[in-house]
Amino acid sequence: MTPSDAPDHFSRRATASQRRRQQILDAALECFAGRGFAATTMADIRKLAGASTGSIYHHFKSKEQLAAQLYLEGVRGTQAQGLQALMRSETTEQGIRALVGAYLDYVRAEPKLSAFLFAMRHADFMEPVEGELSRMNRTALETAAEWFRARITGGELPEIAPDVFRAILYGPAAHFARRLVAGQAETDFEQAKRDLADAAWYSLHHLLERRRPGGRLDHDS
Amino acid sequence: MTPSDAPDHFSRRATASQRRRQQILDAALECFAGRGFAATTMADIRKLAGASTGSIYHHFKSKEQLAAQLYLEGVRGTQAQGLQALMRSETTEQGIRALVGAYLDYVRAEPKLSAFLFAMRHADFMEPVEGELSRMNRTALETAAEWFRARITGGELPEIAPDVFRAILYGPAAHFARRLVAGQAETDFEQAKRDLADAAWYSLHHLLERRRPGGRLDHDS
Amino acid sequence: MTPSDAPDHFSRRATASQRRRQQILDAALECFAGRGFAATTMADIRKLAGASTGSIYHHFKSKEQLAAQLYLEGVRGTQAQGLQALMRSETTEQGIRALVGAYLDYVRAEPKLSAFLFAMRHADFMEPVEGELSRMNRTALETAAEWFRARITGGELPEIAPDVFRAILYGPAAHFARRLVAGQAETDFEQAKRDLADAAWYSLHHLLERRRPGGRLDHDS
Amino acid sequence: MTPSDAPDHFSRRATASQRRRQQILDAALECFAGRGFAATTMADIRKLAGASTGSIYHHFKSKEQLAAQLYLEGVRGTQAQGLQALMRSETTEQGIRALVGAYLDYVRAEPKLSAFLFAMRHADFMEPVEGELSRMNRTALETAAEWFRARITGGELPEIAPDVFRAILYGPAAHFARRLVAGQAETDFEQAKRDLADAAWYSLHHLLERRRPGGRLDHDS
DNA sequence: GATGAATGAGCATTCATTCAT
DNA sequence: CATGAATGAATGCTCATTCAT
Repeated sequence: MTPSDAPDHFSRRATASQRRRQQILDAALECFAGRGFAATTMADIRKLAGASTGSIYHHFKSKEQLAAQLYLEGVRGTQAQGLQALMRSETTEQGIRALVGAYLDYVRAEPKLSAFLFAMRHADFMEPVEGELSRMNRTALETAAEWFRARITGGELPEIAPDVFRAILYGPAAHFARRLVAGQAETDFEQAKRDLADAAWYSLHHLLERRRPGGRLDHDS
Repeated sequence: MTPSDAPDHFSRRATASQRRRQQILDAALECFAGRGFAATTMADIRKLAGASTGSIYHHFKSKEQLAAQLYLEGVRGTQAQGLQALMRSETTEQGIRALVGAYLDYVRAEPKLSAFLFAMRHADFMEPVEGELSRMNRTALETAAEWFRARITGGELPEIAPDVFRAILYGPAAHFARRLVAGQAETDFEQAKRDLADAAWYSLHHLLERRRPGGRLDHDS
Repeated sequence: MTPSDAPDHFSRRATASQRRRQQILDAALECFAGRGFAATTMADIRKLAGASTGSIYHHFKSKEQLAAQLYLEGVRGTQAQGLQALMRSETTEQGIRALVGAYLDYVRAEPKLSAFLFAMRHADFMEPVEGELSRMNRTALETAAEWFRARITGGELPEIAPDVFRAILYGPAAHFARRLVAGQAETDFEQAKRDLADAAWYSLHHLLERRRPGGRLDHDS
Repeated sequence: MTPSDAPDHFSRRATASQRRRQQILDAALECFAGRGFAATTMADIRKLAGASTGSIYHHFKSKEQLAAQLYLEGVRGTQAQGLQALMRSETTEQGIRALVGAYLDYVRAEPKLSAFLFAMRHADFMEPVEGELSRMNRTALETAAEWFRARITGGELPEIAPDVFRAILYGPAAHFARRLVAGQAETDFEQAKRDLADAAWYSLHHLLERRRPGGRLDHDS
């Protein structure tokens, strides 16, 4: 990402300082996504950002904080995409499909950030920002949980263990997304998105039927 | 690793040297699974194994080779479990379900090795054993690919892009497995296994119907 | 530092710039006295003074020069106090007692500056101002040396090696002063001053007697 | 100090490892005494010791611990010398003189260690060994304190504030010792020792007389 | 085979100082 | 004069690896 098209969260005219800060963040993301946190050296980032050692430490307290910053940005992005998708949906099926679609769209739009998130789940460097993270999670997840709870109670989604639910909902898309960010997905993206959304929706739908007393797809145990 | 294929090629009773070697491997796995490859130091392994620096380097050429050793063992195990599951199955549905089940069983039996595999996908340290790895992959995957090809041609499984196919087949189980190895899965394992196998099977089944000309679930929004 | 000799050479009311300069000097002294020269960073001083990096370098050429400035101020103060004390005295005994008293008074009045002087004896950062220092020393010490020489020749003070003489004169007070600036002196200050002046005077007096041919306290073990 | 005459606390034949350790300690002392703790770099020590970075860190946890080690050694030495001197003395006067003499002898025998102790009083790097230090102090100082208490109660030494007492006892010798370790003492050592011991003894003696009701030296105040 | 001392390249970080605004 | 971003040499320390015993 070059400075000119860097996401400018501040104003149309970013100050030189803010531009520098963004250059460093971009360089760090590039390195972390490619080599991982531990294998990336500050020298790597310094060279790629075209900044001096001191400049990096002027803007960020440490390598850890730099990574945490990116991590938070990624989590914020994923959550925002997901919530918006949910809010825009009218039916349950639309909601499920939109969720999967938004997730894949985000991964495609921010492949490096996504790759970083994949690799760094539950990393040590998050500890200092654990507080902020859980605050974000609480706000976002409660809204989403509310949406799901209502539809489960309403009989539109199966009442299964949350972690299994999430695995079925996100698992296929996440599996594909990992290939995507590694540059190893050969398939047409829109077609994959439809198929993976199908998979999530039909799986949940089937489990609903199976669990329903007298459901026609009741499965021999 | 089952007792029968433990690296004791000589006798029922491992020699002291072989026991030491295994202690080092165990310690390394514990460390790699918990902290990752880069964040693990040889000193960590040394302490946990109760071995001296020299002893480790007597048994293993380098940190990379130690990790590669474990990686190969994990890949071998996963593939073996999968292939056996496939071979034991008579119907296509049984095959799909067995594959998902075998995968989850393996992860449950070898959580640390699995955690290591999750974290270390496509890591640098594999380069020196790339040859052996691709030989393993060729043998195992060809057999599996054959199984799938036959059933796709036979109209029992949908003809979709391989990476999407794999995402639908393994995605839910893999998503759940990641939670499992992190010790964050609260659900009853057998129940989860059934639900996740259901998800894989019904998803593939549905895509088959949708793609089949005149299929009752033909989908376009 | 008393108000009258504060570095305001221009007017009763210091300009904003002079006030800033003094804030920086105060902050630097606080830091140097507490942590020592090497362990103090310009950032420490900057924060404590509430000034910017650039502002500090506008007023002082370097960290060394800042320290040297303070050092000179301290030396000047100690010498001035000592000389005044000497000048005010009529008898030899009064002079000795006044010298010790003035020294302790100064340390008590300027504990931080004194702590700094204690810790920084013969430090590297003095080189650039070595010239000014030796000029100060020459003027002040010559006057004092004259005072002592006259009384030694006159048989009122013992003719012993100068460094031993100084050790006996200042040693007790200096030892106590080190505790004082560290905040570790529990004793009543005025009482301590009397006792330490006594020690200096009686020690010198005794040595005089012992050295005097036929002195009643002639000592050999 | 060359390896051959290094103090060997272990056995006549030191192992290579112990010799290396001592080389590092010697080099560190040389540097710390000359430049101070903060201004000394590990590279300085490394070069002077002829050891590699890793070797130093193999023997010592950190620069702090290295300094603390030396500090403890110095404190131990000073205390041991002082206690022995006290124990060997029969009269009170002998005790006081022996204490001053032993102090100066130690400083002369270990000028670098003494210079280090002078400069590093109450340094930060001591915190980790604060426990051991206070244990040493307790054992040694209690024995000494006992000696003094008995003689104060017995009317042989003045009952004055402990810190003033110590200042009078050690002050002159300490003042001289500082010059000594800086290589700035021009006086004959044995003569200085006698004079400084005189100073301590006569000062204390005089204070005793002055305080004694009806003492002939009672001081007008 | 085992031990642990030795090696030295490499790393994250600090910090005095400079300089554009 | 003030500000604070930028600079980069220097520092303490880590860690994989080697090697003598």
